[in-house]
Amino acid sequence: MLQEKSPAVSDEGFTAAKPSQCQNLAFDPIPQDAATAGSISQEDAPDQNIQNIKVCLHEKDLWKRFHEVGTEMIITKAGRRMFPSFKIKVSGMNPKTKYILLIDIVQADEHRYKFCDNKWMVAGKAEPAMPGRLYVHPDSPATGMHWMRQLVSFQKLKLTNNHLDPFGHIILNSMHKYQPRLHIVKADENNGFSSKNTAFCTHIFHETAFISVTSYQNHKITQLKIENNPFAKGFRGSDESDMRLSRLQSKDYPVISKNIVRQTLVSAHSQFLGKPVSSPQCGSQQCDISTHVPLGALDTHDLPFNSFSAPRDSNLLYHCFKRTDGRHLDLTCKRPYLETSSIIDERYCHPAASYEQAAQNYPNSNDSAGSGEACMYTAAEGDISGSPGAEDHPTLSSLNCNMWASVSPYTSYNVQTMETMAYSTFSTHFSTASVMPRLATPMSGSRSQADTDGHLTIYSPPPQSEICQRTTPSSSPNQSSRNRVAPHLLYERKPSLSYLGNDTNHFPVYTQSTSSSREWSSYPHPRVRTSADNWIDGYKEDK
DNA sequence: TCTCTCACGTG
DNA sequence: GCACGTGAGAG
Repeated sequence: MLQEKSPAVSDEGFTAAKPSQCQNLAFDPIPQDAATAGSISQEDAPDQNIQNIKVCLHEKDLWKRFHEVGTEMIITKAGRRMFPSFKIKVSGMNPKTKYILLIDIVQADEHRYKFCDNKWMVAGKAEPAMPGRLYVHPDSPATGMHWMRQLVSFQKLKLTNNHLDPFGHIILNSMHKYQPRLHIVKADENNGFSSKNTAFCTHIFHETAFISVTSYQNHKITQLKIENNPFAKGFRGSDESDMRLSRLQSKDYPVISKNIVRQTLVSAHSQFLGKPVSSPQCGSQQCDISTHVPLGALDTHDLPFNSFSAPRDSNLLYHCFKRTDGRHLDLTCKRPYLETSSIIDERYCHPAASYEQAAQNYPNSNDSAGSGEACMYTAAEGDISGSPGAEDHPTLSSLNCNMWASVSPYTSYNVQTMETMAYSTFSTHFSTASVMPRLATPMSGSRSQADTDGHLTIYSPPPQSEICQRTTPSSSPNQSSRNRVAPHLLYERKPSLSYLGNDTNHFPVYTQSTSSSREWSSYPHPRVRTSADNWIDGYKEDK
């Protein structure tokens, strides 16, 4: 279902393939017209190719406010929803074509972090990536018309730190930085995305990057969550009779006026930024496209700093929490994250890494699928399709949306091992190879576009056959309903230490080759610097 | 740093 | 009334 009606979301989004932006990129290994070259069916007019799909992040303003502070997401054993939740407005789809929308969350870098001295600092090397899981939107597959009709919400996506999570939640490591990615995949004739030449594109919104935590480290994040998350309303102060206020007062905790706190924060930020604090452009629940800055000027110094810029509710009180670790004591911002200079480029690399296949011993259960919970698949070693037991477990190549809902979670699929297969971060979930081998296998090349707002789009130029692909009779609404994928459908890939790293100037992309061999090449990738890159004071600098 | 329980709120 | 989501805070 498409949750929550969009309150007049602007149609202006971020284009996946704006030629003008394309030309701005430092690289372009693929001919400009590669994606649209060749014959194009009437169903897939040029402006309806997958690379022309526009995706607009909903509540971008809210995301930015978190981002500027340094977004933290709680992860729990039982699974915790993200807030802000990932919601998008899509346009540019072919109304009749079926698409699958899914999210994966990849490590943003190879670091482990700690919150020290009121700022995030690198604390060492990252743990091996958790078993990669995908969150497929429960409406998938659905027609472009369906997706474009209203907001697409991924709010039920849950994050967990339980390596043996049986619910299909996305598994993350605490104190690591992650980047959610949206993937839009054209469903094939079987409502899956495993067939040859499946077209897809990936959208990355840098403001959705976050550091996973088991408890909030930055009090500013806590306050932002309390102020904006309806479920946390119980923690909003209202008046002197506030229960928590009383509780705190009874414990001799100081109570500080929210306005005072805000003034302090604004003052601190203004001071460090050396520029006036501007009010938010609007209390926008809509797509925020007002912050475009020239490519190459994405340094956070140039981004509007609008968090804490204006009291939203002057009646509220901030509580000054007494914490033994001191995390909540310092209400002023000693040094704004925006000021920091560490740069984490959106250059993808993927060091070959093995990891413990923690999910090997998952209990076999149908509960998830049966109850509408997430469904996931574990990758195992072996051949993709010719394995014993293939009759029990549908082969990956035949895996499609029709089956997702009925396949038991933790079914062990035989896939090509990651150790023998290089793949890009971008294709982790695809390479997630385990479930979308065709997408991970050689394509005619992937391209990426970074718009002026740090929204990165990666897409696969659809091969000729894909461009000419036609929707089949099975794409009728009825069929679509019948083939509905299980809610929270998830896949699990054989994990790897994949991250949006900063160690290389190259962007691994699959190149065309034979259908059986996999290889990737590196291409220079534009440096895209966003405010998130500045959360962390340079490790080296602080050392 | 994490887990668990709690009170409070949403829907 | 109930299931569920939230951050707080003790341990």
